[in-house]
Amino acid sequence: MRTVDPARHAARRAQILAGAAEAFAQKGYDRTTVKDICRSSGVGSGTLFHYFTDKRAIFHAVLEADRDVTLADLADLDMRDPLSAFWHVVERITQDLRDPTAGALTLAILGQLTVDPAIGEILGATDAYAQALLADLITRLQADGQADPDWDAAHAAQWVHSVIDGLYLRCMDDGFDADHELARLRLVITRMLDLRTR
Amino acid sequence: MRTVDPARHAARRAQILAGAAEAFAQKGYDRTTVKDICRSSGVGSGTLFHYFTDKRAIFHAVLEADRDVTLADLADLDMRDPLSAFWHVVERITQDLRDPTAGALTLAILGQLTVDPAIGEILGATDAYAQALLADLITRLQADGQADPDWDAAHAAQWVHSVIDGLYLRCMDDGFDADHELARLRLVITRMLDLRTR
DNA sequence: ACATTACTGGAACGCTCAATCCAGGAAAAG
DNA sequence: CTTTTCCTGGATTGAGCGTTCCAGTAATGT
Repeated sequence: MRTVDPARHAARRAQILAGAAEAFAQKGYDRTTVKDICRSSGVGSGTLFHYFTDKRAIFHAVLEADRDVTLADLADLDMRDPLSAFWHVVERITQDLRDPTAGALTLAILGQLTVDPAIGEILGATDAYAQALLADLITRLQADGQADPDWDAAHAAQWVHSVIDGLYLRCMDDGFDADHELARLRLVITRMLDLRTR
Repeated sequence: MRTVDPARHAARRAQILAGAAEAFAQKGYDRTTVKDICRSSGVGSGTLFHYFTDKRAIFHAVLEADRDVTLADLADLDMRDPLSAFWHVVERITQDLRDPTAGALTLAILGQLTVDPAIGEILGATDAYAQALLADLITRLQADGQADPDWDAAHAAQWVHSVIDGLYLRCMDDGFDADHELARLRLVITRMLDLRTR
């Protein structure tokens, strides 16, 4: 009898997912072939379908891996000071802007979102959590007189997200300077919500 | 000898493009089949390939048609008052947010943008023009003391675009209220650029 | 050492799709 | 009315794709 080595299994899986993420980022979901994924992850198609049921499952697994790490990051945040917590959440959400492939992957995801409802559910988990976090923090900032009280907090959180999404669309442009644009983002959000230290 | 009737030709072409736009908006570029386009425009594939060389050419033609009408709209704008002209440009760019299929089409375009450079060139024409227009208007507003002078005008124009793009990503969400969000957009831009009537 | 079973890459299959082909119909010109 | 060319829809084709199959290999337990 031979047992499966979980570490070995997980490593192979991760190897495939890393290659797949790169491939999907380059061409988008539809245009990356299974052959592409095999090439960029260095395995044969037999191996690939030994670890995943089909191409969609690979894509989902890529998203789920990202979701898990993001959720874990957001979960252990110091929430005591609302203003610094707010900026930490923003920082976390915008982190991928510094990675050129991440932006391209975002686009690939968006393209599939309209045709594959399962993707919406995977992303929904992270989005809903981050949104709720932001809304809560904005409410606290408003109560402290550190943010414009006229915004509905949930709506304001949505707008923060929306502005960030706009940046994600631009992050693959030539000459996109992530650090510079992130600094501008802070200014834009500060003015949008009329944030101020008390 | 038989001559070709230009009006007849143009009408057929437009009919196909209208159907194609609808089809592409529903499923994105890759997932809409030529058969889909035939069905939604009511022609056979023979007809289709009589008017267009291939599927890509149809997509390009859809974009070009939109570009032409947008450019024409922007060209005859009253530029005398910079502030009202500025809002007119914004209004024009955001016009499609009220049309649910337009948002979906935008997504389809974005998905292809990374793999088909020709699309970038078609969109670039409109974008560059609108961008230049906005940058010019912002410069004039700054000179008049009606906008934050610390922004680089071109950069500010880019951010206006970026925020609007973020909105385009949200416009297909359930419960998206275009009029309400457009009102918010005006507030956000006003604060972002610190716009004020003198 | 041996048996068992997980793992592996690549050949093969079946299906879908973009694009071509074709044969009949319609519209202009003489 | 005839001729010529355009126009048309659907059958057909050929390529490319996701997936399965298979034969060989390597790792584990006894």
